[in-house]
Amino acid sequence: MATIYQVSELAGVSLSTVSRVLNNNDYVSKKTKKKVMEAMQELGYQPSSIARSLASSRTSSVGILVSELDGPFFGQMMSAIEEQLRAAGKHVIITPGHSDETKEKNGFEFLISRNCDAIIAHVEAVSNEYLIELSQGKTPIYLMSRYVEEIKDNCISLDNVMGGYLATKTMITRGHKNIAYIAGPQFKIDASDRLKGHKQALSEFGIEFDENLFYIGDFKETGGNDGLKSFIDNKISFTALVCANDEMASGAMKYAREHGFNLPSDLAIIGYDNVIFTNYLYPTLTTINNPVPEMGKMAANLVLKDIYKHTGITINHIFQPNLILRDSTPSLK
Amino acid sequence: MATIYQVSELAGVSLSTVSRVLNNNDYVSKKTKKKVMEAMQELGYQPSSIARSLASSRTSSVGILVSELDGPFFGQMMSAIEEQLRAAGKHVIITPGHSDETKEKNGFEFLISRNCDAIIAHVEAVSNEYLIELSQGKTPIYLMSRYVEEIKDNCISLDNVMGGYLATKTMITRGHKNIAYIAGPQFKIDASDRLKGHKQALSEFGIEFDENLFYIGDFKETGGNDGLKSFIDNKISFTALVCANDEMASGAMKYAREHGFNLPSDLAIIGYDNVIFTNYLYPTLTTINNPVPEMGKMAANLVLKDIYKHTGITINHIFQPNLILRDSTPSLK
DNA sequence: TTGTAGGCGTTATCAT
DNA sequence: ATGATAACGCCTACAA
Repeated sequence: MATIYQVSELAGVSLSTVSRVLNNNDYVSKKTKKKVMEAMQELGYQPSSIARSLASSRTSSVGILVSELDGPFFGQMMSAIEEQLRAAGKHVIITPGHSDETKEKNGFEFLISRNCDAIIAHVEAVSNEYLIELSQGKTPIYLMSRYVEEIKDNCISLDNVMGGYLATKTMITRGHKNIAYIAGPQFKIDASDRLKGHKQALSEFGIEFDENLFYIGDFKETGGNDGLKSFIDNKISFTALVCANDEMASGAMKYAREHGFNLPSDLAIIGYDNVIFTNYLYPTLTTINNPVPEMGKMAANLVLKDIYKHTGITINHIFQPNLILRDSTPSLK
Repeated sequence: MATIYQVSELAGVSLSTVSRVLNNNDYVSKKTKKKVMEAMQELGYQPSSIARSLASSRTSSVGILVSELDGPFFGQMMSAIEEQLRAAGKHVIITPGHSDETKEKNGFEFLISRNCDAIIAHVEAVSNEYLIELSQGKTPIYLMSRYVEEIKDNCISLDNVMGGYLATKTMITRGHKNIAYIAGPQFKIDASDRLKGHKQALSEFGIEFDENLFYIGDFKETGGNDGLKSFIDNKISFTALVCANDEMASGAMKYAREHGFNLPSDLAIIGYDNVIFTNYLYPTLTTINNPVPEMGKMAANLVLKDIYKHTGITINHIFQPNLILRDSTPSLK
């Protein structure tokens, strides 16, 4: 491996000059720059990222902390972040937090110990206080899908209220009035925001919120199953079902079919998140899509701007979901 | 940040001694070791991974090159590898190759330039020759789901012949004799191996391979669609359909339903890969599962053993797929 | 068992 | 615009 020193010898200049061309420093004459470049070429010189890191206390790496390495949501997110960052010559160190407080903290510590220049995190178990305190440290933290007032400039979040509104409005504009709603665990902000949007849509169209058509599920298939079951057992009548995520919608669909419903004609169903399998369900599931890749890209851009001082970058801190219309939501006959 | 130097001062020993306890060197008396540990504790000392790397030319990082950051297969794989490696204090640098020759090569170069101690790669576009040559370099390369004779000790692969055999045998043992087969692109080893297994099962049970019940698809939904269409258009009779992957099976299912088939009673279908949506299809799809997490873990173990000299690790280079029985494959009436 | 000194490949601060 | 030289934080012979 050729070093900067050998390059300097071959080019007949000093170490510092070589370093300068390496870092695009302006104070180098075109002539010398050319000489140096040629020498580098000839030696097949590759700068050592490690030595650079040691000398500059920059690692050109950004840590990514996601709940799971697996799964479409995180997959898309990592993919977008990595792509954007790599185009800028940075690399990503990825580690999972498994939605567990201890593991998320470990993840942060791990990435910090690796001297990442910044951390982009999607965490749900640690408290806001922890995150605020962490932000005082020397490694900058950026948050995905989470809004913390005190560090809002480092947050990229989704407008879940808008999404919830969109889902219910979709049913309303298709003629439905009796709309059941299966919510997610209300301690999760996403879930309560989506519910807020649901209520907003109802009130906008003069429909009263009915506790009997409301169930709090667990964001898993069982939640959709149990929710629908409870509505049916209580003999409540409704023609549409809004689920706060796709898993629950899938569970509800299975339950509905097993109990004599003909889908989608007997019951319109909408999900949320646009996870990949929604397109494989029968009927295909109408759902709300999050602009996950765009968010990932934006997070990367935010880091590029803040940390690596790239210019000409415009930041958008909040993203709007959109409707994906499929077969599961016919108009009321 | 405290340095090794300050620790040595506080503990009243030399730099090297501190370094020794850091690296679990045997030649340190218990007493001094204790003193040093306490000093570290008191200063909240954290070794700098970068300085260590520079001095030892080890980065404690292993590169992972996968086709996509997104997707269940790679998700599971990365997850398993990361978990195993992190437990050993190593970290992973992940980058995608997008199944494109240039991008895969870029990925390798990128990881090599990052001084990874080793690279675990799942690549499909680069040639065997390239991989063999790369293996001559100073960064050890390990291959997932790919077998290259010349560097077989660095390969972890799947027994696709066995999987193909299993799929078809499943149909045969359920009484089917007229079994259609939609294969994957035959230049892909996985695809041709699966086909080989299919033929093996047929011959084992005295069923002749019928060109009319054979179609080469593209591993995507359209392939299943087109394959089934061609069988039907040709008025061939068959009661079972084996697809070389789940996407094609899904495409075939949609086409079948749209053309008057009642599933699963009119046609038994089996897929391959056990991707997540198979469980959401209607009917749920019987398929062949790859032990992806196990493979990932094994790859990590292989690196731990070869590169980081961990002991007591047993390596298994080839993994067997298994059958996931669901609703899409009833017995022939 | 412990200490000394040189080196790993750059960056950064001064001079010049 | 260019060059010396001291960090950066640790490892590793070699010496003691």
